[in-house]
Amino acid sequence: MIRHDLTQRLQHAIDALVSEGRLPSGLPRAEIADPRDPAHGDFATNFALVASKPAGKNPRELAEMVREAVTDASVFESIDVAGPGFINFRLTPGYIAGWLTPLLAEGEQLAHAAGRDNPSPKRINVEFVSVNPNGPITIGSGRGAAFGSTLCSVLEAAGNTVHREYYINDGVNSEQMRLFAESVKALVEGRPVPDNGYKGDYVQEVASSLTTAGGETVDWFQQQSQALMLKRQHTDLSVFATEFDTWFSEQSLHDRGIVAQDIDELAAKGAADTRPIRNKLKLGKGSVLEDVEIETQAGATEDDGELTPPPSPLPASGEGENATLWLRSTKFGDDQDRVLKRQDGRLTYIASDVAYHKDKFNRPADAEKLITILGPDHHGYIGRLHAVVAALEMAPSNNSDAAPLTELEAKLYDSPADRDACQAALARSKEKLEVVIFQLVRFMKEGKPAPMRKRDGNIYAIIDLVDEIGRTVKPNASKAEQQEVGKDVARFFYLMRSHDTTFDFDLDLAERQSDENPVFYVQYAHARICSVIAKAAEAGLTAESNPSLIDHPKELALIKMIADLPYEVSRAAEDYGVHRLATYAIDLARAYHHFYDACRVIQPEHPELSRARISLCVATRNALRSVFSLLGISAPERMDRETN
RNA sequence: GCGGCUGUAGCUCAGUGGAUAGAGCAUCUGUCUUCGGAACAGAGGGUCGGGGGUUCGAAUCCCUCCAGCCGCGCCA
Repeated sequence: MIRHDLTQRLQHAIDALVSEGRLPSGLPRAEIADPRDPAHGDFATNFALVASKPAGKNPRELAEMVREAVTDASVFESIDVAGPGFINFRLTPGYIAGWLTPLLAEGEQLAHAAGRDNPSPKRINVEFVSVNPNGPITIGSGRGAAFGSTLCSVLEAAGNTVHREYYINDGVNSEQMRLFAESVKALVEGRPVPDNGYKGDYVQEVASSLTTAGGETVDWFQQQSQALMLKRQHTDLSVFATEFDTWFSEQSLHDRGIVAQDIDELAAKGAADTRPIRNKLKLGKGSVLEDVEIETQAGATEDDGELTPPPSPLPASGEGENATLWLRSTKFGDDQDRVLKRQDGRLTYIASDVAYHKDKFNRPADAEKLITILGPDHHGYIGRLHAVVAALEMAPSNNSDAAPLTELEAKLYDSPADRDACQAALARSKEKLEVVIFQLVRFMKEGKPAPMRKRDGNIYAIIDLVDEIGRTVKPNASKAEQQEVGKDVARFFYLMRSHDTTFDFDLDLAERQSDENPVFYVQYAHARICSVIAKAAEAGLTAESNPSLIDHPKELALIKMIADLPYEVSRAAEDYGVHRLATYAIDLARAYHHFYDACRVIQPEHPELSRARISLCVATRNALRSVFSLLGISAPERMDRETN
C-alpha cells in the first residue's frame, strides 16, 4: 500500500516533467525498491539509472531533476541522490504512522487488498493433487496439496475467481486401478495378491471393510474399493486444510459417451488418425527440431521397404475397427505421437484428457485460464497436455498465402495451411493452459531417505505425518488438536521452500525438535499479541488509532511491514512463489518482537499512548491472521508448552 | 541423447539486474526483579560450483564446463 502510493507519487512527478517537455516520453515505468542498506533510507528507486539512456541525460543529473519534482515535505523527510544515481527516500514518521488507520480498516482481510490493484482479474480453474484412488494421499502429494491450496488462496486474494478441482483417475480402462481391484479381490478371497500388485496395509483395510457374498467381479471390487479410497483421500485432505469445489470423475466422461465422440472429432479435424505409424521428433539443443523419425507399427503394410499408410482418417467400423488411433501430438510440439485408442480397442488415459479439457472449457462458468499442478514425475506430460488442448483449439484453415513447407515440416504437416493452423492452436493452448510442476521432496528419516513408493507396502501417508507431528508436539491433547498442530507444522514446512526447487523434508526435525520450527515462532507472535490485548483490556485499555503518537523506529518499521502484505500477495500471484508468504510471516513476526522489545504497550500512566500501541498490536494480529489464512495454518490465541 | 531442478556460511535455505550477499539452526558472549524468554541484543563464520560473455552494474540474464537429483510406456 505504501509502495503503491510512493510509486504513484514518483510516476506523477515524472509524468509532469514529461508534459512540461523537460523529459522525453516513452521512458520506462518507475519502480520502488528496498535500499540495500536501511541507513540509505526507507525506499529507493533506480529510475534514473534505467531511464538515463532514453532520457539522454546522465543518471545523476536525471536523479536530481526527479528529486526536485517529487519533493513533498509532508511525505519525505529527505530525498538523496546517491552512488551512480540511486534516489533514496526517507519518509516522515507522520506519513508512515498515517497508514495505521487504513490498515486497521482492512481487518483480517488485509491480504485481499491486493485484489484492488489487479488490473485484469480472471476466472481460473486450478487442478491439483489428482491422484489415483488406489491409496491414501502420500507425503509426496502433500507438497502438491499444500502448494495448490495456498496458490488458490493467493490467486483469490489477488482478485481472481478461483475454482479448485480434483480429477479422479477412476477410469475402468485404467490398468493401475484394475490391478488395485485385483489385489483387493485376492485378499478378500484369501489368495496371494498378484505379482506387482498392491500390498500396503491400507489394501488390507479396504478388503476388510468390504462385505462380500462371494463371486463378485473385478469390476465390482474396483468400484467398491476406489469409492472407499476416495472417501479416505477426501477426509485426509480436509484435515490437511485442502478443499475442492469439484471432484471430477474420469469415468463419468466415459459414462456420458463423450470420450469416443470427442476423439472422433479430433480425427475429423486431422489432429488424429489411424495410420499405423508414429512420428517421433529428434530434438537438439534447446529442443530445436532436427529430424522426424517414423516408427512403423506392427501390422503396417510395407511394399519393397516403402511404407504406404492406408488413408483412413476415421476409425471406420468393420475391418480395422481396432486399429490404433493416434493423437498427432507432434504437430503440436510434443516429442512423439500419442495413443488415444489401443490396438485392443480400449481408450487410453490421454483420450480421457481430451474430453476432460474440452469439458473444463465449456462449462457454464467457463474458465478463462486453466492451471494444472503436477508432481515432478509428470514433467514429461506438459507437452502432451498442451498438444491435447491445441488439438481441441485447432480450426482447419484454408489460408493459401502460407509459406511453403520446409522439407522437415513436410514430414509432419499435410499442407502449409495445416501447419499454420496447428501452430496457432498451440500458441492459444499455451495461453489458456499453464502446467506448473512442483519439484521433488525427499523425506529424510533417521538420516536416510524414507520409503514412500506406492506399492512397496510401506506408504507414508500425509495423514501419518500430520498425526505423528501432532502426537509429539501435544502428547496430551485431543486427536483433533494434535491433527491441527501437525497440519500447521507440515504445511509450513512444505510452504517455506519454493515449489520449484528440490528439498529435503527432515521428518525427525518436524517430529522431535518442533520447538525449532519457525511455524511456532510466527504463531507465538500471534499468541503474544492476543495476550497483550487481553491484558490491556483488563486494565481498561482498548485500541484507538492515534498516528500522532506513533513515531518510534520499531513502530514505523512494523507498520511498513504490515503494509507490505498486499504487495507480497500480488507478487506471489504473479509468479506463484507462495513460499515468500511464509518468509513474510516470519519477517512480520520478527518485526513485532522487535517492537515489543523496544516499546512497552501497556502503560496505565500513559493511556493514550497505550491505546495507540494497542491499535498497532491489533493491526499486526490482523495481518498475521490474514497471512495464516492464506497458508492454511491456525492462529492460536495461546500456546502452552507441553512436556512428555 | 533430450528435458526439468539443484550447487550461496558448519547444516537447512532466502535473495525483484543495483549499493558492503542475508535469515534460521548450530557455536560463543550478553539482556531480563518480564505487557508471554517459543523473546531480544551482539560476535565469529562466504573464491555465491569453475570459466567466459552481455551491462554503467550479475548470485540473478546468455554460453560453456564440472557435480548431483529426477523424468522421458499402447502406465497414470
